[in-house]
Amino acid sequence: MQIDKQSPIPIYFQIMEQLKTQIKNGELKADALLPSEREYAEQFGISRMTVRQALSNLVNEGFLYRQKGRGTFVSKLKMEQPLQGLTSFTEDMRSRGMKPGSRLAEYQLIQATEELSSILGCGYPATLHKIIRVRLANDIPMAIEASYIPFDKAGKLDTSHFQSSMYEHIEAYNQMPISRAKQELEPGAASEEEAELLGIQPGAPVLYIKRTTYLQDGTAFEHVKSAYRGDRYTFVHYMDRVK
Amino acid sequence: MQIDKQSPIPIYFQIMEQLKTQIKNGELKADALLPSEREYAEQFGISRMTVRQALSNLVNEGFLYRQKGRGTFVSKLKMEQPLQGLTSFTEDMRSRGMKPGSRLAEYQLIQATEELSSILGCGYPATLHKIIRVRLANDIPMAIEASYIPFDKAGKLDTSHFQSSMYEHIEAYNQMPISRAKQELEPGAASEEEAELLGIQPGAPVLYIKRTTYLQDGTAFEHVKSAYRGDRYTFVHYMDRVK
DNA sequence: CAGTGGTCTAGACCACGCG
DNA sequence: GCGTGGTCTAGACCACTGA
Repeated sequence: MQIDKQSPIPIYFQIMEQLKTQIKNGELKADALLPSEREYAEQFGISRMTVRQALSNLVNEGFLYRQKGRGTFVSKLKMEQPLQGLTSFTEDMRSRGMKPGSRLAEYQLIQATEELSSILGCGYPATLHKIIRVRLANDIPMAIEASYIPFDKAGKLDTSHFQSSMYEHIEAYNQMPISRAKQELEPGAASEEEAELLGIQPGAPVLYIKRTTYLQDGTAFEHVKSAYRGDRYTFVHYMDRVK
Repeated sequence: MQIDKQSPIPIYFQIMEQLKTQIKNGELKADALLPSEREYAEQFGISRMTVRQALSNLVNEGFLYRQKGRGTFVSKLKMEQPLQGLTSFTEDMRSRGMKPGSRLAEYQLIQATEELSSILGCGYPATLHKIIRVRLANDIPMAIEASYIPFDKAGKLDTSHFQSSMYEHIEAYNQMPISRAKQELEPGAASEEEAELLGIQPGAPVLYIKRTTYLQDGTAFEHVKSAYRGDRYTFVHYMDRVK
């Protein structure tokens, strides 16, 4: 393990990456005691505070844990990479080893309803993109998705945007990263129309998911209502204790 | 706003608490520009690094956001306090303004099945507590819950534990905080037995939730399988982008 | 240009765990 | 008593923003 002090990449970041790699490789085993912060500092010829910045971030991300007076240890992170954390449908399916796809069912510009403008915190009336897509996994319908995006958060959209990463476009357009989303999940039974689009029996279990996604300043930029088929989809996520 | 340098409470923590209060009160409005880190440091007569520790934590928790070269701002956290973050059924219901309750349906010590010992990462064979409860909200059945807890993570349990906070007991018994949980959610249709216990029609929508909860060192200490009635329960959560 | 956050230094004292 | 992480200091240079 070594660092490059001349590199433009911050030192604490170099340390984080190397430790993460060693943990995933198994070079650093669960419950292993790491060298102390002072040892790392001396070994790399850097300040202890810089070492702490690296280790603290890894503690926050769940790779390490600390015990006062004892030391810093490696967590058993049996649970596979929490690479979740606000993913798009595309990313979600890829992480499940499936080929994501999409079929545009409807696109138009609409005036926000009162409900939508309240959820999105945009003016009323406001113009929204309305995008309805059938989402595919390995070419089989997995979900129906209706997205509403304020025009002033995305600008003009065309079919090319619906294929590529919408989230990257949004981040670039607003010059601000996406920070978090609120989701509501509810079980239901497929309506005639949903059953038709999803290729399942009417009345079969479906999972309704409503999502509102926010930029770093707390502004909402999309609201999505979707229906996932229950026979093929399980929603998986991780939660942290307190804050 | 002021701090007490003599207090045993860390300075960065005092600053965090006061800023959070001001944000919740509305004294600090959304998008407001905070004083710079150097101003705070001078005002309080402390080091800039200490101010940074306070502000960085608040950024991680979503109260503030920073922009290079511009300053630190208050987030619009319209979405009510993400006081979720790994809650027990009891905490969950209280936050929804409902009176939580519980009816013990079954309790025994069992030998771990292969599936459970693999999920829990405990030896095989191992002794587990098996606890089945009907969970009530305002005295109406809301969910059926089957918990499996390794004996060596909880010691002996009796009915008093089933009433009070199990999580506090676990944290004390293991001398280590709970850190996170993995959950899997799936829609379904109520079986005859589930319908009976929940007081709904067979075939009505239910939400199946499987949870595995971990201590800070990454050890699993409980696995819970539950079935929530779909007509009264919506699962709400927040997700952060990347890591 | 001056001001901001991002990174980093080389120290310091404390409370805690353990032998 | 000694080593650990937790907190804190008083500086420093950088890249970035905006006037």
